[in-house]
Amino acid sequence: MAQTYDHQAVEAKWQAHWEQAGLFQIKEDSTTPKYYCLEMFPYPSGRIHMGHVRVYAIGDVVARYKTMRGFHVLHPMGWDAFGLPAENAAIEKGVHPNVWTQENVAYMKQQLRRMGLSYDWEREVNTSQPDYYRWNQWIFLKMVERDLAYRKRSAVNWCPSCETVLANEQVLAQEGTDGGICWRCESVVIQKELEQWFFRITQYAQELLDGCDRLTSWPARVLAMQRHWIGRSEGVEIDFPVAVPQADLSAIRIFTTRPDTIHGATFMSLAPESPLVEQLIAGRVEANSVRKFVERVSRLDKATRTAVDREKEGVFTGAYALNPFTQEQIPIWVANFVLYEYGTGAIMAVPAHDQRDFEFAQQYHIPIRLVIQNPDATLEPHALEAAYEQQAHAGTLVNSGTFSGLSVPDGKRAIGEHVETQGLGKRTVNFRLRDWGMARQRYWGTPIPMLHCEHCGIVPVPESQLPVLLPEDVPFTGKGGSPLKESPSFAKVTCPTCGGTARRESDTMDTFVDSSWYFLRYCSPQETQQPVNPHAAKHWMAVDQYVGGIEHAVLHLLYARFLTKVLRDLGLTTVDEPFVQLLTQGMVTKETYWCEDHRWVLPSDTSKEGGQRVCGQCGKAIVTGRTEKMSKSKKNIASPEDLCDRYGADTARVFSLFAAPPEKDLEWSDTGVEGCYRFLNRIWRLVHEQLPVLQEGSASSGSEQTPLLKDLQRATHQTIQKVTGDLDRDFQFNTAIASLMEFVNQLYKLMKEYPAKELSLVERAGWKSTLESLLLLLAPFAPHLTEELWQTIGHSTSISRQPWPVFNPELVVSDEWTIPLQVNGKLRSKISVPAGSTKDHIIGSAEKDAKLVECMQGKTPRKVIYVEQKLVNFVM
RNA sequence: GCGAGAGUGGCGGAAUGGCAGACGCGCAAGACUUAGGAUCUUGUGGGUAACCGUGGGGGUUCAAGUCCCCCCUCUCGCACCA
Repeated sequence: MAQTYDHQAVEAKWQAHWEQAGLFQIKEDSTTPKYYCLEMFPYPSGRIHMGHVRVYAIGDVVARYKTMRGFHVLHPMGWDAFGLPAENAAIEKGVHPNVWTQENVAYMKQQLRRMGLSYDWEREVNTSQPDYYRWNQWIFLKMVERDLAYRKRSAVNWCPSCETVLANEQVLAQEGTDGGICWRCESVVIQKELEQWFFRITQYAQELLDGCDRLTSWPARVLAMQRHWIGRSEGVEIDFPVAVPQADLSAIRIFTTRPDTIHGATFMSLAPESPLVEQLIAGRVEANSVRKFVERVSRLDKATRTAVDREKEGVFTGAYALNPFTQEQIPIWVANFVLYEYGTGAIMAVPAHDQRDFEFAQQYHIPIRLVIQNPDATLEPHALEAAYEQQAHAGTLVNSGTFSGLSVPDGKRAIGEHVETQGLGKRTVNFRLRDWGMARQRYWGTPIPMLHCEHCGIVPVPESQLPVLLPEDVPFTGKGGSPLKESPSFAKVTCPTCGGTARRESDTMDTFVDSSWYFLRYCSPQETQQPVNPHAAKHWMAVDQYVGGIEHAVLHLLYARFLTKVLRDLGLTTVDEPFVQLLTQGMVTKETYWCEDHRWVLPSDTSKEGGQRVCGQCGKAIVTGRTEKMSKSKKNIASPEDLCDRYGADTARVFSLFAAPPEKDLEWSDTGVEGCYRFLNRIWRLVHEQLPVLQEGSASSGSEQTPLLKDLQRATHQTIQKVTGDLDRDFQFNTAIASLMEFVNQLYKLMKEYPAKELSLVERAGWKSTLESLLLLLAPFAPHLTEELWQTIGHSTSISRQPWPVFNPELVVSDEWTIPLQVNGKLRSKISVPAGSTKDHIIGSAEKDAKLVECMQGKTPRKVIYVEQKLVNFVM
């Protein structure tokens, strides 16, 4: 018999077999419950990496497990195939993006096949193909009809390297750089004033926020990030009359969450971009200095300007407003920290109770007036060192006219009401969430189906003319904007309304649009009348388990929730939320090696000399660097292909599930992989060594019970209980596999203890059912090996279609209980008693235990604690 | 600063308030071998011991890694949002 199993031959055999049998093709079925298991689909970059191995291994175990538990499981796969790398490849290598993408898809598909994943490939989607992206266009037109897609001119994020606009969510904060950086290429993002297409996600802000409360099976931190990103705050908008009213400007509207502090508003601040600034300064002596300030501030990118530690700066406009509550004249300033996009772009400044206003007032010597007194420690109005911002404790309004004496919450309510009844403004809600700038000035994406007509303005492409295909005749130069502008066949069209000359919109859609509804397309991938067939969506939606990376906490996962609600309102689906349960898996990391002469080095370029790792080139000592996310530049990559060649897909799957709980980072370890390979080989040998035993068994030879049978049954049923529990409770794959390892270790012991020659027929049958259970429990994790061994022991149907084993609680318990004995909570001894012993019997036996007698030194315990089947504690 | 999470052997990691360290890696010894980096067996938190051990300090409890209070460190996310 071979020492190790031929994983290459076994895996290839079963992959071919499954495919031929169409084993994983799934149809709607009303006789069993449905389950929709989905992993985030990959971008076809060229090859799969260990992160893919991990996420798809997780999803596949879930899908296979649920299938064995009796669900009919939708488990599809596809390609997030639009995106910049394809266009960059075209510029660098002269390959058309479509060719490059399709080649990558073909290669990666073959790599995924090698992992033995149970996908229904009949449902494959590819977002870069017209049969998919035409529905992006269809959805866009519907959104235009409903005013959910619109154009506006505004300051937008611009990535100079990608040469395109980015949504706010796609600009990441970066330590060390002043500006935000592009989520894709990490270039510093700048601000540009442009007219752009937007999706009105803000219309759904409240619903997106409320939905978070119902997503109880999402990780708390993802929900926290979404809630924060949406950023709801309740407050009041109030008009502050301009002291000297102008024809076109009689009042300035502000937004505040602290109306209770309005009597302390001693000045106002406007955002530098606010058009009110020009109106206020026209003809004043201050005009020049204000314009200079505004120009200087707006030259800075937003991230720099709004860095929290940045000095508060401003300039006086020369104009005054009236505080509507005190009727005082207060100066109107322009301040660098006021954001034009948030609220009304203007604030009332209350230096005593807002730290920013406080710093600003100190710098420019503006009066600070205390209007909230701290009841616990009286504040001296002239000795404030910082703003008093506390709201939670019972602050009291002072210096606030008739409102003095109210608590902060009461003051908020009363002043809010007063504002409304007096017609000074209204109570309102503000969100931090901004509309989604979703146009990209690039080629490899969905063309936005709109036209610019000389006479009619912006005109939608009629639905009957969809899809608007991406033209082939475009040059990829890498210079000067979108290649679509350069395509003669694409740009010039006839206006469907007036028949005149029109220009096609040359922007394409953000690829996040593609991935915001692909999970719906999987329900009816062949549907030709609409993005998704509503009946199919009703059957399959929502996704019961979604698996993917945490990096999408506020990008993809927010956009997908938004678009699901839009499609719901279009009548295509009935669900409010697309993903019921979410698992965000951790990164795959690995040790790094650093040589002072050769920088980061590959592990294979090092050798070990007497316990010290040295550089293969220069022989100098290697410094073991941080364990980091696998990356080419750090040279700490492990290749899935090598892994499959050397150890097989089953080993890759088992290791990536065993080495860490799914949501935590997984540190790659070559020796750990070997450990998992050993484990699978032990199973292979176990089954083959017991094969002669299995062939002669007879289950029908009576109800005879032997010590071996009891041991086999107990081990089996305990393991079924443990593995099932671990999978049902939060997918604890690592402990599930650990208990399978324990099981195998026990079976090896029993195999040695009870030689094959001496086994009775019933015992042989016991071995058979034990090994069957082992294979069934392992099948979702190591599908190829278990399929092969399932056949070896005489089955002709696929193990992946067998029902999951059920444990019998009676067979889990053992004949004996081992009871730890404690004295004052410290372990002193252990005794064995027959299972089912009474409390009195156990305590009686414990009192006779030699070690315990010694510890008690003849004294009588004050108290004896007995925990059923668990322990006895003698309190002295 | 705000929010989320984490701190347990040499390492990855286990523990419904009830035997801390399951399982794996590594290491050590032995067996089988011409040989093994294959396989099998045994051992492996620290300490000679009494005992001590889950980031630190308090507390609740017969019993605390687990619950409560205070503090420290690290990771991630957001960051002048009025």
